[in-house]
Amino acid sequence: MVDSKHRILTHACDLYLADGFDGFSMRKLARAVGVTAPALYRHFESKEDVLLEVVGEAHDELFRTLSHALGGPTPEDRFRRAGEAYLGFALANPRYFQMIHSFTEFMGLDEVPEELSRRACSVGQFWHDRVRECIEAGILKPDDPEGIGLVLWAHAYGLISLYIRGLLPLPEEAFRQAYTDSFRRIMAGLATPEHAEAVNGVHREVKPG
Amino acid sequence: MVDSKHRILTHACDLYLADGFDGFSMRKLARAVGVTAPALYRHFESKEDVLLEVVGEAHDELFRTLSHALGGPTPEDRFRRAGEAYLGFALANPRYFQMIHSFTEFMGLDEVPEELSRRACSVGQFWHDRVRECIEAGILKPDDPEGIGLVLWAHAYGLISLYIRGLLPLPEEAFRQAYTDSFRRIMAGLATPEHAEAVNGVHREVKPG
DNA sequence: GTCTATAATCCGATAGAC
DNA sequence: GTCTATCGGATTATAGAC
Repeated sequence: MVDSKHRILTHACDLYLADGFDGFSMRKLARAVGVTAPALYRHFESKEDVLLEVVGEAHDELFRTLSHALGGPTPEDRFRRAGEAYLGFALANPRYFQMIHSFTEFMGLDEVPEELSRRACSVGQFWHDRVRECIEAGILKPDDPEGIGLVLWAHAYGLISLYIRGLLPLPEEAFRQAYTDSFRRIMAGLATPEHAEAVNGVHREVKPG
Repeated sequence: MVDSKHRILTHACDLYLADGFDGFSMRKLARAVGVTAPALYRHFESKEDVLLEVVGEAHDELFRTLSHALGGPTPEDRFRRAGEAYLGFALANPRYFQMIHSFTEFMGLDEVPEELSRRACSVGQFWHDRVRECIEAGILKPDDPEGIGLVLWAHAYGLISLYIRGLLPLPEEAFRQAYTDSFRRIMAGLATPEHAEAVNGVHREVKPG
């Protein structure tokens, strides 16, 4: 019976990834699983309940991707890889990326369920950890790790969101470049002088006003 | 007849702002207007059509708010006011803010309608203008205005979005402070040395690792 | 107990009378 | 321009089959 639930959830993730939020229905899900729609309500309280578990799967996938960044040899390397992993996850799984950050809007929730609130906080914590060890290694200026982590998270999330939603009229390769450039511009103010110089040394030609 | 359409649109905005996307239905709208549902289809092709015009109203309201920032006396002042106006709009009209940036997800559109794409670009353009005049005034480093504008827009949008969606467990006053702090941290890397020093001079006490 | 089907209710959208 | 009537599809409570 717990097996049935898992099988349904697998199909639910596939359906959401294929058809998106507005294309997701319990009837379609039932057809995919091979049962009638009401049967699903034996395993899940509601459509919302199913989607909330899909959000959980999305989070799991994100953390799987982020965890690869921890294989880097140095704090700076892990930091850089984390940024790349976040972008890579978003471009590889745009629907999961959207679901993770905007399920409250999608399903009209007034407040975030505790389970998912904790998961969201752990994305923030992951960044705080990367920041903290870069501060300790003298790569980032000594500042509040939570504040720095929030700047970086907000920027990366915002930029990727604008792109995924089609609000930045750029092809993917140009967007990857814009992401890198934008990240570098933020780092110019966060890194220690010696690292900031290295960062600024590679920034591209500009029109001098 | 154009008057009827306007009256329906007014009720549509109220209904969306009150009940959100998932609480918005043509039948509810018809009840609010005082007609039956099919009558609405004389004035709007579909529910999607109605909501697209609501997005237009949201954009109008955003630009009305942003335009107040242009009353500042100096480029720096207009720049600062623009940031505050964007935050103020989002906190005063969170549903409009969400609608403006994520209507594609809401209504399952594959691409952004041209009319709204142009409006989104003009938000970007507004920031580019603020950045350009600050560069010319020697407040921001001479860099690509579009690139700088994108960093600022992405960061502000991302941070506000995370908050509105309940992913940052902070009360509003604490969030306003976090927004200001985060903005200042970004500016540290974008402003010219003299202005950056002024900026860094006010940053709060930190634990030195 | 575990699963399924029927049916009530709501939604978006259309057809056709007035 | 608006109504009545109606279709197809959605969620979900209830009652019945294994």
